[in-house]
Amino acid sequence: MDTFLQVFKILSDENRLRISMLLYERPLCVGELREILGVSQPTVSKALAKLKDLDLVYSDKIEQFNLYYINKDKTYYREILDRINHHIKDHPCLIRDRKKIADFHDGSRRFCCKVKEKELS
Amino acid sequence: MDTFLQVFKILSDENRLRISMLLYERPLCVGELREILGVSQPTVSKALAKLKDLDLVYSDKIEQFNLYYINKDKTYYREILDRINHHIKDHPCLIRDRKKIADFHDGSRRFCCKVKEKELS
DNA sequence: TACTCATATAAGTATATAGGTATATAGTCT
DNA sequence: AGACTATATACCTATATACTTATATGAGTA
Repeated sequence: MDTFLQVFKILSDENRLRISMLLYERPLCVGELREILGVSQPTVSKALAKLKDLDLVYSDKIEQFNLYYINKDKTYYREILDRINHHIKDHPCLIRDRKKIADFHDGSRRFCCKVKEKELS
Repeated sequence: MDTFLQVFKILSDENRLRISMLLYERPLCVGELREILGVSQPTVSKALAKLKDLDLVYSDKIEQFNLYYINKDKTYYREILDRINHHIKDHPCLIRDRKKIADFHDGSRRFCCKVKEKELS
């Protein structure tokens, strides 16, 4: 039962839920998540660390970036994200987050963190 | 999005998750839930109060008992409980809880709280 | 070597939450 | 009225959690 409890606890935090749904769409690096969520970098890192602790996401260093991926093998987690995705239209905030991904990604360069610390007020 | 966050927060507590799954099976009163979960009466009452606050359950006074029911109209909640139910075999604790319902219910008397405070150590 | 970037982590603080004990309420029975 | 039952709630305490700021790490670069 702990499995469910842990997944629910993870997803009961707004940042972790939004990150989960973003990674459900595609892999992203810390800086991109920070920009999309509009929160501090440590907040993103800690959210990711908790997700990683439970093995719900994994990361891979690409160039200078830590790219994070959803672990699709985690059945309960994936099923719940599927459910949310199914209702995504009811949740404008999640839709907006997804739209922001496009600001970072174009066809040629699939991932990269273009946002410098100073450019964020 | 708050909808999901609230449901996840509710379900990230063991007592509330077990209560949810028990009520998913059938209506139960506070004393029965207390006996099945093996926790104090205020703990059950408070868990139920939170579920009720979010309108995930409702209650009805039958004789001297407050019988609690799942609110099946709450789509997200019900869908998630459906998912858990689908995986119930992986969660012996929830199976055990369900078995205990039988100790309280027989064909003739569908609900009643037979457990007195003193009979619990 | 010094600097910058991307990220992680530590320390401190403030808030949220859960559980316990005691009490309140409301109904029933004697 | 007094006692008992079922349940709710208030209050207290301990623990968990999140956020902020500061610092650490590690890779790449001037």
